[in-house]
Amino acid sequence: MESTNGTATGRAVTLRDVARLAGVSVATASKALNGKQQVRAETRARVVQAAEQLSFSPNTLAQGLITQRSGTVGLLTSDLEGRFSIPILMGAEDAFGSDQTSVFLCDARGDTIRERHHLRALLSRRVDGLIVVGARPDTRPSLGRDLPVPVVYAYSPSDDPADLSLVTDNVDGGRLAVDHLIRCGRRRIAHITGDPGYSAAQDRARGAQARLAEAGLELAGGEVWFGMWSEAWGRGATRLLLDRCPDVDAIFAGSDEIARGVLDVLHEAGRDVPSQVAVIGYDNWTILAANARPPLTTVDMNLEELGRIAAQRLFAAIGGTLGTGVETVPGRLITRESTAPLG
Amino acid sequence: MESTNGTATGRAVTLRDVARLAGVSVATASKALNGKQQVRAETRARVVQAAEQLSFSPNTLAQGLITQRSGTVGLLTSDLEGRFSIPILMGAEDAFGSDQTSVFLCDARGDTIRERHHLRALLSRRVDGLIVVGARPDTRPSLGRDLPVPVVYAYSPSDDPADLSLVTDNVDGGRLAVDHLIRCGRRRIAHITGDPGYSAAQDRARGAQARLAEAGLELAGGEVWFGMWSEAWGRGATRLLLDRCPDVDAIFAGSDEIARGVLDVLHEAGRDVPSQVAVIGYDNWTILAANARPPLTTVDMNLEELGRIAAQRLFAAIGGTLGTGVETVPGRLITRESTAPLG
DNA sequence: TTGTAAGCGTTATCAC
DNA sequence: GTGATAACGCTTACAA
Repeated sequence: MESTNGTATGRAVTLRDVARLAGVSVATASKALNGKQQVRAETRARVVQAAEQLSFSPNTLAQGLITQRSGTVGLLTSDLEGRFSIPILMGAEDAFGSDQTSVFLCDARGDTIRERHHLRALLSRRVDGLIVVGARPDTRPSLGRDLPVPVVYAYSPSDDPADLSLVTDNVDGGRLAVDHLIRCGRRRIAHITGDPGYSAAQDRARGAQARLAEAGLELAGGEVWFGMWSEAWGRGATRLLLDRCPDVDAIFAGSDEIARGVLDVLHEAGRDVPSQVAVIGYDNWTILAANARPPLTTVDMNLEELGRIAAQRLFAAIGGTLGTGVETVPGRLITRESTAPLG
Repeated sequence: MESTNGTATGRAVTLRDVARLAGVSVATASKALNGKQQVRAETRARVVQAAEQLSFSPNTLAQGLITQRSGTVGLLTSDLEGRFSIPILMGAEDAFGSDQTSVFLCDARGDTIRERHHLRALLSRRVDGLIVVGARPDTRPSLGRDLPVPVVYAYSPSDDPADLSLVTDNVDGGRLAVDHLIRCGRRRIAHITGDPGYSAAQDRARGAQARLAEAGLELAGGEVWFGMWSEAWGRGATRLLLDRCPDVDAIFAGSDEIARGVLDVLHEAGRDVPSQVAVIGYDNWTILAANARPPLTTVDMNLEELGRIAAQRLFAAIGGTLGTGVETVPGRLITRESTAPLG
């Protein structure tokens, strides 16, 4: 008996109800519904029919109690707000969805206390595994080695090499960007990027410079322009750059935000993009990249894919053995109109 | 016994282990740990000590089996990608976190089939309640009246008035924006907004016009400029507007995206913001609003608050009775530098 | 104050 | 093929 506005008043329907209605024992009912072979077709039909009639849905908690597997995993994020966590979450949720696994979402908000608290709760709920999604691509403290379930770290690698971590390949991403610019015939390529305290900034710059070196080129402006992850920095750096190096013909920005600032100033300075200066961003943050003038070529980190892989690794580890070390997920180039072959 | 990389090999520690170590029965151990009165202080201490030594954490699944309450809720979103869902999610997760309730995250990706599938799974896991988070502020189909648990609809209201829905107050939001502009001394106020097929666009426009009427004013340009939710539309509409109505002194944009386009064209046209034209956006999408030139005054929908309220309503409904109808959450004005008193 | 026993809803192991 | 019966880990009368 249930009230109309969804507040349950009576017992939920159980396997016993189904068995009774079908005129069999609970044991038989269970076998019938679980597709075991040891049950007559006609009996099975009767049970299935009864189950449907009562719209029976098995109590997963009870099942988990027996199988010692809850069919759930915990997604422990340190910063839901951060735009990087979301696609990873989506990828993981998606991958698990097709595996009958449900996902607990926990946001620690960057607070270690809260993280420990959520961890306790998740273990108490007997999750079969954990994915720890970081907010920054830098190393984070491990949850520890003595957890009863496998853990995969995504985006922020664990500081314990015995853990399994999945990260984006920023070195290759930087290389990808510069490679594209070189193929477009650009020779005077500058790199404006964010906070040098981020490994992402360092790695992308490293990849970029490696590719330049292969082509026998030097950075336009002589050095990497480190600063902040903001449009304002993109604008400021570009002004300085145009001043010091007026013949620059391509700019690799360390993020789409920075790239927006770069475009803005180039526009003001009357430099046409891409015919005079090509611009490439990083992140493929659609709202910024696709709406830019002109739409921005950029590097996509494949975060959703990263989340999906994290889920797969975890799934494989449940009951099996987990790998260790840092696994790297390559990004991909998204070409739009802010880059083009030189004239 | 557990391996070093987190793959559980042995049984998890159970209350029996604790009881044995403490030299009492499971019943006593249970009472001791749950703070029941009927246990000697010294015994309790022994049990607690044993539990800690084994780092025992009670199996929530087993507890749920008895109490008929899983301590979990389902968060059913139709579009995780959408930026509106995220803050709602965060608010809800936060509110539940302090209530010992864990949250299942399910993304239906706008697919009804997938939604039914997730719904089944969640009910099977005996969630105590559901929050359905929509991607658009328009009405969505109800999950139905005969669910065994209470449901709260957030952002997208249910089409069944017997359900409880929480939505943002777009009419009031539009009023808020125009009120601010009027207080800044503006008289020739235009409204450029998005797709007229969105109730959000209609409602905001309605609120804006109501406030204008109270002040005895008409819309600059004579009508609402409906179009698309994009920067490009913001740019295009502003060009037309400047053409038709060159003396406009304020523009209310239906979204921050549109506002960015508006600012861009005003800048090109040499109109100073805010001294000549004030601009106000909607959504408080920080990446766009805070980085604009100048930083954008905008209306924040208080989505996180909406999520928090949804959680509270659901929590109150679990075991109790759920309200019905549509409850409205007011937004708030965020003032930055794109608006200022005239002269 | 403590322990025994029943039971939550399911599955697995046996007899029948 | 089918049905008792015993788990799974925990709580809670009720008995000691």
